[in-house]
Amino acid sequence: MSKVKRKPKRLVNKPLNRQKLIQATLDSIVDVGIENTSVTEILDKAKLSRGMINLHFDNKESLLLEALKFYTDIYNQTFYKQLESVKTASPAFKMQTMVAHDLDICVLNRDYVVIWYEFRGKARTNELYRQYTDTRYKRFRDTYYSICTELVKAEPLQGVSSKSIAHGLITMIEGMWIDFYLHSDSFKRSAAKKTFFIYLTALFPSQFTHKGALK
Amino acid sequence: MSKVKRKPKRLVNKPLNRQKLIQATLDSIVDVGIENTSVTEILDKAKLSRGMINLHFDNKESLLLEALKFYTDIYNQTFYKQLESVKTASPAFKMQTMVAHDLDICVLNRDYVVIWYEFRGKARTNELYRQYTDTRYKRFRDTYYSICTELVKAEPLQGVSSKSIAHGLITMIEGMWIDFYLHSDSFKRSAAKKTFFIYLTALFPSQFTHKGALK
Amino acid sequence: MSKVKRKPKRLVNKPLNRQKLIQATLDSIVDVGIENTSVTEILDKAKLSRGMINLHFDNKESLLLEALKFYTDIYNQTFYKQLESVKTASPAFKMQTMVAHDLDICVLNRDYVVIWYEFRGKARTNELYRQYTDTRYKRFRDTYYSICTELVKAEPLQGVSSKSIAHGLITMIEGMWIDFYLHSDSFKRSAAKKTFFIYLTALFPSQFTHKGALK
Amino acid sequence: MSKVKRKPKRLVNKPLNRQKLIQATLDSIVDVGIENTSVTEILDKAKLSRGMINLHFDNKESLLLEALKFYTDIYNQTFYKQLESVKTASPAFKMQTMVAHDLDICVLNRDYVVIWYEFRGKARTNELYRQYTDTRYKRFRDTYYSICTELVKAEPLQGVSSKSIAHGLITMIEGMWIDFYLHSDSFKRSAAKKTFFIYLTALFPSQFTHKGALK
DNA sequence: AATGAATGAGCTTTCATTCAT
DNA sequence: GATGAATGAAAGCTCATTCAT
Repeated sequence: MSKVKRKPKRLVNKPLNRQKLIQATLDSIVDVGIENTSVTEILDKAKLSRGMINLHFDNKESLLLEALKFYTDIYNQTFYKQLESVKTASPAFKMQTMVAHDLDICVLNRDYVVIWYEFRGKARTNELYRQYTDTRYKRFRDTYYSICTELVKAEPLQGVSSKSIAHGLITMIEGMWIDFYLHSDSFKRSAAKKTFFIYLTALFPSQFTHKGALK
Repeated sequence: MSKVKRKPKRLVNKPLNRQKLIQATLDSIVDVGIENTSVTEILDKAKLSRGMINLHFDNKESLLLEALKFYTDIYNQTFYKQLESVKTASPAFKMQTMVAHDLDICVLNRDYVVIWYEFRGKARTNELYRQYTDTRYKRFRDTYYSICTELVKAEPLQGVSSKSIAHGLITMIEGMWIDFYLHSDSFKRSAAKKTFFIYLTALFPSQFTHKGALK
Repeated sequence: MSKVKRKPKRLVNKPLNRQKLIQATLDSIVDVGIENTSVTEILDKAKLSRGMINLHFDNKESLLLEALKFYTDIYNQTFYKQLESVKTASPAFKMQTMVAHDLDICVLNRDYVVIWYEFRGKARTNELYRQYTDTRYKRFRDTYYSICTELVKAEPLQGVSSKSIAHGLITMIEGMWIDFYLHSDSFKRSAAKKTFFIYLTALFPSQFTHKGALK
Repeated sequence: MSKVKRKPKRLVNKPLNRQKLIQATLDSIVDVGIENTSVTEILDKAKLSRGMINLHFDNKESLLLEALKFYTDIYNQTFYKQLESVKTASPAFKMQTMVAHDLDICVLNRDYVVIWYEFRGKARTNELYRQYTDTRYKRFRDTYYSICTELVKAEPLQGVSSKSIAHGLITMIEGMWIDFYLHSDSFKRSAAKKTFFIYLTALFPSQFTHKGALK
């Protein structure tokens, strides 16, 4: 018996296939949810062979973690880039910039939000995932807290702590994300921004208008 | 072919065991997440035998749906009871009552919130579940919209629609829930209430104080 | 808590329920095949409660055997009644009578044939069932052998044993049954009879015509 | 979670294992009947692991259908090969050849016949199976009808249609098969052939003898 | 005698992982 | 490095049987 089959050409491209798997994983989470994201689903999407996940990531769990890591890195990078760019600006402008970022299509789009909450769900019962989600959350929260402290310093409010103000704003942003996650059909990014500035204006009338930062 | 062990005890109480299964399902969702809520897990928790789920609910999916139904019924009942009790009260008192309900330990406790968001996660990719979650959400949202309309009528705001106000409040409550879901360790119910009334007071100074409704 | 339910009236009618179960079993075999004849299926058809089969027959297997026994008894009874009635008649008339019986609607009807072959299938791998099916087969075969011996005595055929003749006829009847079992839609009882007498006439021209026995 | 045992041997030969599964299925049908042919039974016989059936055939039902297809293909192939080989021969010789085929050990052996009737039993209540069994039956019947038409043309019979003749012969072959299925212990292939030619000779004395075709 | 809730062995199927090629 | 056939634990489900009532 003579061998008929030929070895298929081989692309020695380890990092490319690694990235393909991460991307396919994120796509699958969006399409079918993290619960239904099976090895088969990922591999079909990545158009790679069965053993690839275990070859590149040892097991499925590691791939999911790497996908989460990749995902949070994107957020962190744009978030800090924006934060850096307004380092010396007024607190109101800082706030405007960060809110613009967090309600921007880059962050507040269907895929992005879905991935975030699917991972957060898993993180609840899994220490390893929580590491990444908590880190991102902490940075996000600390930033808003710090900006709120500056805003309150500029325009003190009778009997109100900057902590409470920050808490409300953070909660509202989180609420808008979850709203998009659960009702992406009816969600309007512009309405979310508008609502946000109405509340900021009510609290800090000398620093904001309904359109954004005063100065 | 041969029988080895046999439990002697037997409870002839169909509705009781049905309820046990629903409760065990909700417990399992809290403990290990909806993803890991297997038939075995539920049955171990309920201390019932393998065939019970199929006997009482035909299949696991039906049990999950019944558990969701049971869960949303609890919320709806207390929610409407509260709403009914303030029918003729001032809009500010209505708001205070509903917020008190939605941030109360009965609704905003670890188990309750976890179950809610675990089901919401599943609802995203499953029509059947969405039916129940959407119904609850709609009632919740409509109620707050209607109260906000009354509040704005009593104290009009320059260039701000009652819709935007309601949107912000709903979003904030949702945000507080998700905050509890994801950070139940650090979450403080009293802080949530306080924050909420700071925002309400900022918007409607003649109807609210930082402690609640003025009258 | 007071008991609400009342005990349902009880019909003390053991033999009736026994017979109901046997009949429901045979009905089920016809409707869904012996393979799909589950305890539930039988009990639904009999409109009796879950425990009835085990109460009256110990287990499902015993009920099936009793149903087979009941079934073969019917055949045997009509078969021997017919045989008895032509004890002193000519062999040709005996043959005509027995063939008429075996191709009659009482025996060669959809239900009857289906039940027969469904049980025969099971009998192949189950000694207990084979007992009953073999007994019926033996009687059937012996009778035809004996009639053929008489026919050949009355009209000897050159170089042909009565055994071979009988073998062919028995085989043909069996073939007609199986034909009905597998193609009951297109099967015609009259065509079967006609075909049968063509072959008998070809073999014994002085004792048969295409319509039946000569005398 | 932890792996305990692991077979070291592994055959990388997909089509071979596919065929093994088909063969094991047919073996199981012969040994324990189609009713008791479980996935475990098949896999034990094939000495393959649990997941193999679903890997090669998606599910058990597909494997059974493929086994039936494989089985009918064998019959069709030899049947048509024989038919082709006597295309230009006399109708009597054609008949002799086809009967020889259908009563030959290749077709009329215990395994073969058992498989056939087990599948036919299932086909009664299952459309998918009936497709295959009916196709084979139709070809078989049509061929005998056509040969009988030729035989009658060569030697007309008073008041007898070729249809009735064919009906009798087909019925007799079917009867011989079922006889073998149900009584393989006592069945004699030579006796079956002998009987068959006795009947053919009685009908067409100028074309057959008790040994076969005259010319 | 009769009921039907309860049991659990055994069924088919899914799927992350392994490993010879 | 890449492939995909193979593995087997664990999943959900079916169903004959049991037994307190």
